[in-house]
Amino acid sequence: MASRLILRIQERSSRLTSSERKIAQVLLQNQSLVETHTATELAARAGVSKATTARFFRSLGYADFEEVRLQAREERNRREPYADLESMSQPATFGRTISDHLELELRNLTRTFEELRSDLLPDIAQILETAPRIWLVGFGDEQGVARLGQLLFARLRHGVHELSGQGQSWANELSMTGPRDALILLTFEPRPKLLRSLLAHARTTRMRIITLTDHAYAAQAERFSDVVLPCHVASYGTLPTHATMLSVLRLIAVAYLGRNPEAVGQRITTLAAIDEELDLFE
Amino acid sequence: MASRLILRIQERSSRLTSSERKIAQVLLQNQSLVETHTATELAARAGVSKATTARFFRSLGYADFEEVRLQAREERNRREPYADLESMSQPATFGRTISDHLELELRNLTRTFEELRSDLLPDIAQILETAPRIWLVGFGDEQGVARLGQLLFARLRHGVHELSGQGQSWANELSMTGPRDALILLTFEPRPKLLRSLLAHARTTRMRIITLTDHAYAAQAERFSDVVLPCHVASYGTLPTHATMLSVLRLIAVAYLGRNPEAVGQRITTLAAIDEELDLFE
DNA sequence: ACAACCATGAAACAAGAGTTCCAGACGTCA
DNA sequence: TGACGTCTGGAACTCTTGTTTCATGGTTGT
Repeated sequence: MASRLILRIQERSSRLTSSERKIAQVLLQNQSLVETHTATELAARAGVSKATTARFFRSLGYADFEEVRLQAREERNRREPYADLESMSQPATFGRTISDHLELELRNLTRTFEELRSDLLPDIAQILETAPRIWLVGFGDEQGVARLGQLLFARLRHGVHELSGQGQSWANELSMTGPRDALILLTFEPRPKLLRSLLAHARTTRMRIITLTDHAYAAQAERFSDVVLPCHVASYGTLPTHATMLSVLRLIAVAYLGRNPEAVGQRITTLAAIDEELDLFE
Repeated sequence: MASRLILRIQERSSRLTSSERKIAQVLLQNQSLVETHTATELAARAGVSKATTARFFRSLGYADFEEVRLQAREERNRREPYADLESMSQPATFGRTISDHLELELRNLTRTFEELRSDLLPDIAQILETAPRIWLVGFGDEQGVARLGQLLFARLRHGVHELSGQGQSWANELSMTGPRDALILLTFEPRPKLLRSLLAHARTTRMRIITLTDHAYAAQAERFSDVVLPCHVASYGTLPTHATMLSVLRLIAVAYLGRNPEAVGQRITTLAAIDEELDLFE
């Protein structure tokens, strides 16, 4: 870190007095110490007096301790970016169910986004930007999507919560909501009765409501929502598909990101730093 | 860096005054500044008075500027000496528009399913049919997908659980697993260290492991998995996309459904009856 | 339009940093 | 032993830092 300083110390290492050697040892042991700590603190660490420390740096040729610190800082100001790549592989065989399934998903996605009013995205981004908090709520399968959405949006900004009614104590969570908060409602059929009261509460709290739902419910949703994003969810019968809803959710996130690239970038690197600090990942 | 400080700033970023914003900008731009520079210098860089700077830090909840610096230092000492690259590697391109996003999702889906070995589906269905229990596990964002998968597969058969390590008591959940149980592992980067031990446990328990992951990890996953389904997850940089993984999950469900139509149909009507009895839905 | 409030910088102030001075400790050499 | 030189820490001192006070200008709300 402070290479020049280190070099100077090594250069004189044979001629150092015992106290000076103590100081040198502290510095060599942790080379960035000189950037972050005061001379007084260094003295304390080395177990010598401030006076000796001052003399030490002067004897190395610096006019000042200030000069030492400035030099160290200057050295630090060097960086370099880096890039990454993407991979490819080979195609393989088809299967009846696979192509059916794929076709279904593709059609749902395509229709959904084709019909999506792109002018809504800025509005949504605006709501999400100005919201003190963001709440995601979903019932049944959509609760899973809500969870995923919470994780996704938490990357973008602080104050993103899942409204899950943990332990049936909705009141507990609802008490934390406030005006201008954004409520992202994810709902397909069937809908619990609870939803009505929940929405009534949200309205009186003056939350902004963004609803992702199927076309059948869209008209109804318009009545209580600030924005409605209808999703195509055709699904040959029994098993619902949530890929489209999830994708719409991501689109919103991307729109938000597009409008706040620097802030989000900051947040993401910060979160990464914390992860690293916690050392949970490989 | 000074993650905690940065987080606090971001948290309050919407409520900052103009001068405070200047200071915030300086700090966000170079996150290590606070370790190496004095508050006076920061004030000068931001073009505001020392007084405002002092107030700024206090308003963030710190008692002192000293406290700020100490915290930053402490964080630094926790971290690897090399970790302070702190590169401001801003993502160059975003999928900003709807069509970009759609194209991305379509391509991911298409490639994934084109490359999918359709002969694996019967194997998977077989595993799921014969498994005493089915466990889904995912970390980070994938935990949300796991949740969704649990809800999805619970429609198909009994004994579908999410392995979530609720309250850190993995042992509690793992104690319920047994031989021939199916473990559906959902994993993109980054992967927690815990995963290794978890897999080791699963192996010795003789669970069947079905892994949904990205291509980079697929080869590695082959070593411990009975089946690996690689997903394309290209995502212009910052925000991951889980639509594809979710879709693959649904495909598995569909495959299962295709082989056991009557049993599943039976189950679904039963569940509907229970819902009706509980009278939770509209 | 007025009052109340807030944000802000200049200046006064207190605290702490770094330097210098000085006296004592230690070792060396005659 | 005594004289000398060097190394060292304590204390005085100076300079800088960070905080607080106060006056000013701008905004909000009624």
